[in-house]
Amino acid sequence: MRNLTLKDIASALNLSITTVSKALKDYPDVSPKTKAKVKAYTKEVNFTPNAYAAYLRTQESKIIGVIIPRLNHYFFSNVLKGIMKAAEEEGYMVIILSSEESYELEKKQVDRLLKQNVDGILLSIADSTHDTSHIDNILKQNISLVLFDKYSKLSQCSSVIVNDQNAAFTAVEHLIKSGKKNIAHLRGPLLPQNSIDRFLGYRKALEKYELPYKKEWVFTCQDITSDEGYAYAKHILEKQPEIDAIFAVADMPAIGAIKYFNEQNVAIPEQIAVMGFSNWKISGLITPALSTVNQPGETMGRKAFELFYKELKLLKKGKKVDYQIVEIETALIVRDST
Amino acid sequence: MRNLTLKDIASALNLSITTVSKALKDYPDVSPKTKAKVKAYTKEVNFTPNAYAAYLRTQESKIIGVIIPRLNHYFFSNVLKGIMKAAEEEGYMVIILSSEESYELEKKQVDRLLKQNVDGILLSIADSTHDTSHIDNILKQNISLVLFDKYSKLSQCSSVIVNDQNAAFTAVEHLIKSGKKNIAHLRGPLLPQNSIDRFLGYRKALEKYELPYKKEWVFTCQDITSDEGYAYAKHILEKQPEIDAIFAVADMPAIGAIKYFNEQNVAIPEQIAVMGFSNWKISGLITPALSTVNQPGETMGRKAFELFYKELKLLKKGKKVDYQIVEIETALIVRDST
DNA sequence: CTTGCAATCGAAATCGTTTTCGATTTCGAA
DNA sequence: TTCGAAATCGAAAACGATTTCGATTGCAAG
Repeated sequence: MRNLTLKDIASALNLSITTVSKALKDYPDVSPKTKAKVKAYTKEVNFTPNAYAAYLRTQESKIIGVIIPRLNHYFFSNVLKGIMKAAEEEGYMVIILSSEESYELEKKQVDRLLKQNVDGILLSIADSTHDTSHIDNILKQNISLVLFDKYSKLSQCSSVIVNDQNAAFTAVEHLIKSGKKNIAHLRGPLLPQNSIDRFLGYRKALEKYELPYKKEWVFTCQDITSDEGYAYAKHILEKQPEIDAIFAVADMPAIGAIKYFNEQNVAIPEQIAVMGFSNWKISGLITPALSTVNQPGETMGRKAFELFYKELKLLKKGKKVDYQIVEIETALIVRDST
Repeated sequence: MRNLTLKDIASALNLSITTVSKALKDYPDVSPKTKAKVKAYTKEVNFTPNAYAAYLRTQESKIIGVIIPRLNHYFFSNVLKGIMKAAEEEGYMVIILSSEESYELEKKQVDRLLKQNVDGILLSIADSTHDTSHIDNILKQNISLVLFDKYSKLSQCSSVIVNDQNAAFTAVEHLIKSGKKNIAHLRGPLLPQNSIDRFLGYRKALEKYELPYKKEWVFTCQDITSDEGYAYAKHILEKQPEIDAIFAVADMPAIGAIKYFNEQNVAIPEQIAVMGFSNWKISGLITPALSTVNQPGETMGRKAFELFYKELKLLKKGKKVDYQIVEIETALIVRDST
């Protein structure tokens, strides 16, 4: 059972291939009558033009590529949801690839997408990515590119981000206002912009409220896992008991810390408060429920697709596209851990 | 900057398009010398044949479609990971679509994939899917189809599943052996096979150990959320305090129940034990850590792709493919909630 | 009854591969 | 030297759409 083609439709209706094609695309030089006839028939037999053949002429694949650093990650799953919903509305398919936080793999995945001739690429940079030449290559090929969440200040392209510095500032400020004075920070790896920004927000809050910044109160989570949070919590309780609050770069380390404190019957937030970042589903379900910063993934995903789509339309018209950076609002979510 | 084509390569090397194409595909009728020359050059300029043009001749898109019921779902994310890794190894791209547990949307997504001319479809059926004619349509088009996790006993196609009934039996048996006698079940919706099977496993365990089965101890989670678990826990504590253990169809309701019991200072597992199903990441991080059944998503995903790939190769050779059902091993994971 | 113009339609080229099949070359054997 | 088989190569026809541009038709105005 072969798929129908324009030829089949044409001969069934005693028309030429050309006319059928034009009727379906609402060309002005085909009469309303035949248009109606063609449309009725194609709907009846559930025909749509072959996407690959169409690509060959139009050079439009109606497919976009998305590269995320991790697959089973609540936040990125939400971003994907936003992207895919928006893409579906415009008739786009999306191919998802994962860089597994690896710079090498990220380069390879970009290459795969370019070879697939996707119409655009949405990308969230891996933690280990230290140069952006592969990203600039995308732009050179005149393919529209949108970065989301983990972006690069160096690349001349559109991005959808949150204001990590402000969000972190607000989170730490909340800890300070609730009376905490010795606030530790479980930070992320050194390269990614948002891990840097959250750290800077932490420092700014300390500065503003004239609290001391101590290097030994900052711990680096290389992989941003609950295990790291658990281990640092143990270290803090045993070696640095003066610490009375923790601001974690993400929910996972915060949850790991809480798990350890629960095991040791440490009172949260009385003895030590814990603040996360991202508002994963799970953070509201643990005991005590985790205070955190809401990072609206689905909105970010939708916005990222919309930026791509806008750029594509400009590109098609041959107009100059200038990139923009969209900031999505975050919100402090206070629960029981602070 | 246009992409390179066979024509460009051919004229650069003073060969015909044909020869270049054949050299790249290791046809026997091109000399080793020219093969080497072509391969060296194409590697140098990083050329690969245009995928869409190739499709037009070969009718192979090297793309598969995956439909899952939910996007931000730990288990399905893991399955996706397995699928995508395996696909990448064979040079396949994967297009992911979500049915959002809706029968109508599932039908539509199947249609989209067929229109995209994917080489195969991997599908996990939505909870609300009550008939499988859209699935049988896939098979009629001679496209290989593999169901995973949520499958249908009616469809004549390959599937990758776990033995839900046995797994549930083992889980409930463990509750019984730890001394619990009044075991409630938070079951899933009525249609999906695995929700049925887990319920049957629950009943079988009760039967074997001669414990009473009571209809009023079975609660249906329509959406399998933590909220439902929370609400049923409240109901149980207030109205049916004789219940001393809960076996939930999935981790989420179990976690919701634990959250409520924690708030009410109910002793887990002494006063009431809680058992989940699936072994989501989070289940090991809450307090008390949740006992559950491990359901290896990544393995299932990889296996599903491998089944598809095997079928595809048979189809290409024109051989008859007969479908098979692969069962993946589960494991009981005992933590602190039982 | 022309003529001109607008309204419709179609032939054919094109996109970049793959693959069949025929053409050419090579080369050893007679 | 000649012949034929084996080894290499290329021309050309698909694949299924899109789109340019030329052909046809209908119709109103002169």
